Amino acid sequence: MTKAHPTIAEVARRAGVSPATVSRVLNGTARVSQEKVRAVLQAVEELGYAPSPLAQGLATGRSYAVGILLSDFASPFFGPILEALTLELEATPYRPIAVPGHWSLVRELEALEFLKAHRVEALVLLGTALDGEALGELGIPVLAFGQRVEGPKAWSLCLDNQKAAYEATRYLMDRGHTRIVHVSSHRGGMDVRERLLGYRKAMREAGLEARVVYGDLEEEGGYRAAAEAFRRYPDTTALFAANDQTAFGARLYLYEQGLRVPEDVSLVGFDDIALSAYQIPPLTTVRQPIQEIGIALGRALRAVLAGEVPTPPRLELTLVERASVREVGA
Amino acid sequence: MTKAHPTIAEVARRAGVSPATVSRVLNGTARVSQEKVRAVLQAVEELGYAPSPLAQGLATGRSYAVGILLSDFASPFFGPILEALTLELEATPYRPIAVPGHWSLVRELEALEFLKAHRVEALVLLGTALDGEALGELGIPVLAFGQRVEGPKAWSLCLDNQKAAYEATRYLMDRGHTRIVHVSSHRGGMDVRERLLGYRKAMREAGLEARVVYGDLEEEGGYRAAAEAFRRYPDTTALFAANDQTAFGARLYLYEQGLRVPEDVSLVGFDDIALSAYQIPPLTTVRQPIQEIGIALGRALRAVLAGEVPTPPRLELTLVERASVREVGA
DNA sequence: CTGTTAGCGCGTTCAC
DNA sequence: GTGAACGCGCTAACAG
Repeated sequence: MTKAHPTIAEVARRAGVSPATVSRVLNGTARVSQEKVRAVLQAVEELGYAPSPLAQGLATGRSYAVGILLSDFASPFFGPILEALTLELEATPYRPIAVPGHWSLVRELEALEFLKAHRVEALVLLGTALDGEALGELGIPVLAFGQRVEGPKAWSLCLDNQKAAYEATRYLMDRGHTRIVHVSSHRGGMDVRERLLGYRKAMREAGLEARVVYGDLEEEGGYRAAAEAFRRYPDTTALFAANDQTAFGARLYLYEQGLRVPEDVSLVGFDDIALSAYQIPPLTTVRQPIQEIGIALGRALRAVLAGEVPTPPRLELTLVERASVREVGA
Repeated sequence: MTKAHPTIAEVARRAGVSPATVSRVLNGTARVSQEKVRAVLQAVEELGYAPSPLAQGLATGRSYAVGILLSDFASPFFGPILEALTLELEATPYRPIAVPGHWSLVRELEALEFLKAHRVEALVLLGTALDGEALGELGIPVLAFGQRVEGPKAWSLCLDNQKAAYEATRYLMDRGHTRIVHVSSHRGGMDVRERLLGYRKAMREAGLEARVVYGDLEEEGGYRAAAEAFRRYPDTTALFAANDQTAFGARLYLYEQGLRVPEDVSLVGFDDIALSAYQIPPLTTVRQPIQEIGIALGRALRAVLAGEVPTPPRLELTLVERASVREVGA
């Protein structure tokens, strides 16, 4: 077995040049004669040399690392965004370091410390609870999805959740529903609250009673919230969930109660995660363009790191009609 | 705004000691007088000093980083394992660097290069296609789930997929099913093939015809495979899918065809991902103890890094009966 | 074009 | 106990 990690000095010796020249060849920092280039390349090949990012980082002061702070690797919403973002970054010199905050502020702060220590050159926030205080003095660009960040080097990608929620609620009302429960959550960020606002606005405008229960943005909470909803409002005909996972949980509750979807109760979700199209019945939901979001974040990241101002992408939240809503007699 | 990253020298100056002493205090490398300890700690506090992992790594030759190579951040199976593993590592000095291989061998090899360059001290493989060749000369411990790795520092966590698949097939047969299709996949690793083997064995022993179609371990492939299954074997009464996502896809196909689950067709999955319990009807499936797997990998990682031999955890694949299988007249 | 020199920020000898 | 000096692997500035 060859030595684990040959150094630039060994390559230089083998190629009969100086370490600096090896560096120049590898980085294209300056012109080097044909023969030496060849010699270096050959030595690199033979030794299986790969420069140490650690040493490079130390020497240049650059890390080419970008930090990505997300709630949870297990999330069917943020996971795919992270996936798309990672893919988008692949063609760049930048490498993502993803750290989960596990839905806890202290963990998020720890994760932030970790990323800071690793000298990430930019930070992407995916649905965290971090606010300006912790981020203000960071000195690096901060991008965010689903939450607003402020500052000179800040950029956030926010879709109009309130409008989308308003329209989803209207969609139900247009199909004759009047007793509509919204399953919101205290967890989550601004976007969840905006959905609640959109729902309230639609209900208020229609002169209808707002019925709100709270889950935790996961299936289990959706189940419990649905139970509470029907305990408090037995005559409910439609459920509008703050996200799809919540809708799935509610769906199971309805199933267990013998309530059919959509015959007895209509159901609308939010996010359109991969599995929503495969629910029974396929879930009508507000689609967040997950892949496009990841790509947009990746592009914005590149722009910001190049010192440019990212152009805001045209991303819309749109209701995708599937089969979980039915028209009721008015 | 304070300077972005104070160095150990600045701390030393402020505390009126030498950099070496600061290092000693922070690492507990040697005894230091009370007062200097206090002075150093205070200076650290005031400056908000945090040692640079880069510099530390360079100086010590250690990175405290462990590489985690997984197929895809968006996977509802590997995502949660990664989450549990990350959580388990939190109390250790080691930090995970997760890199997706995007189901492609070249990408996996690139990812491997990346991790190698970053001097990870160990590697965890989560369902990759990497084989011994690429890993042999790595010189660091390699742990794997769902695939076998060889070598002195290798450790793999393999559950008995063949047995579990055998039993799942038997389970269907015990309920009167004889025309059982297995939806396998050419994608994926050894575990998927073992499930196929288990299915075949059960069918052969019962003198039944093996009916195998292939998906891609995701919903879409499951849908198409189910379509193919019923085209080729119209009288099929039960589907055993190689993983839950495949089962979801198949489920949608059945729904669209007006075939009820479980009244017309029984369905069994594999993995028991979070959403399986929330399917309609709740999916009967072979449970992989996802969280325990993540934890076991984390523990094994710690053991290996401490130079110990990990004790193989007692993890079993067990069929969880829910509501997607029914008894048919024999 | 190319080799030599000087750090990047830290841990670690080795003397004091 | 403690500080000065050296080296980790690499790039950048400076001479030639």
